[in-house]
Amino acid sequence: MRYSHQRETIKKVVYSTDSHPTAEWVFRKTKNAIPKISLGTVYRNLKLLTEMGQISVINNDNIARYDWNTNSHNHLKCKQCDSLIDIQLVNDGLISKIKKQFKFDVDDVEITIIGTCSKHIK
Amino acid sequence: MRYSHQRETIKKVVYSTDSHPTAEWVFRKTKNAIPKISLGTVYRNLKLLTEMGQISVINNDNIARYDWNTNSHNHLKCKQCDSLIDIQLVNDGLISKIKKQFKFDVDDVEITIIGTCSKHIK
DNA sequence: ACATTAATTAGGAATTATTACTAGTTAATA
DNA sequence: TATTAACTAGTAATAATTCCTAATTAATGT
Repeated sequence: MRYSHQRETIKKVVYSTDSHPTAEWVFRKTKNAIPKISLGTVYRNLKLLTEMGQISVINNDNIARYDWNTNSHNHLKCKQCDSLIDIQLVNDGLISKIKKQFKFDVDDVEITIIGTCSKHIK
Repeated sequence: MRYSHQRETIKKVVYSTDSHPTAEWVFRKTKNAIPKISLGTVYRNLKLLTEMGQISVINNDNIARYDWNTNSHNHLKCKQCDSLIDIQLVNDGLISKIKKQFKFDVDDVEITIIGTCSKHIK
């Protein structure tokens, strides 16, 4: 894998936020540094960075969102403001329980809690 | 809401399988009964049936899959054969724990366990 | 430093899943 | 049975993403 200025910049943009940005958002931000960058380049590099394990992707409701946090973790998703908040729910106990109970070899546990975040509860 | 032969047939098709079919699959199956049905009709009615709570939709990796089971439940997703298997993991304890711990008003808990199902483990 | 070359890019076309539009059809009702 | 509002088929449009290609660029050897 050859060095590329575009890819490094895209990676920095993803690492710059906790907001779990979309490809479109990363594209707009990266444009500030590299005005001529194309959307295809952003998509290709987000995919490459994901494959290299340098970022992760959350594929929830038909739109990919990217995350610098590659440790397995879970999300609270607020219906009101569409924000994603990182949480940690899964432990080894759950995984080994699933392995035993369903004879299923677990790679990852994706949990998204959908509801209303504290901002909107009075 | 007026009766429609198309909608009833689509509903029966979804209820006929545990395979969590895609819109495309439902379209092909429904065509056997109603050859002139259009894909748009299938999409519109799958959406209506979902809104009426008669079926549910699983929005995992950028392709919607439908389910006659409208009770809250979770899935094992096999990487090898792309099958989805229903399981029950969430209990009221988890939901109230999340409510307290994160001050988050929970509507639904989406859990997908990704891995390899028993068919492929020797 | 310069030439070579294979990876990478920009820009646009193509693809895929899904939704929107419209003229014609049909279920419900009076 | 006539009326009418909901529904459908067929097609166009949209949105997210991937693919394609000629031009550019990072790495390597000379």
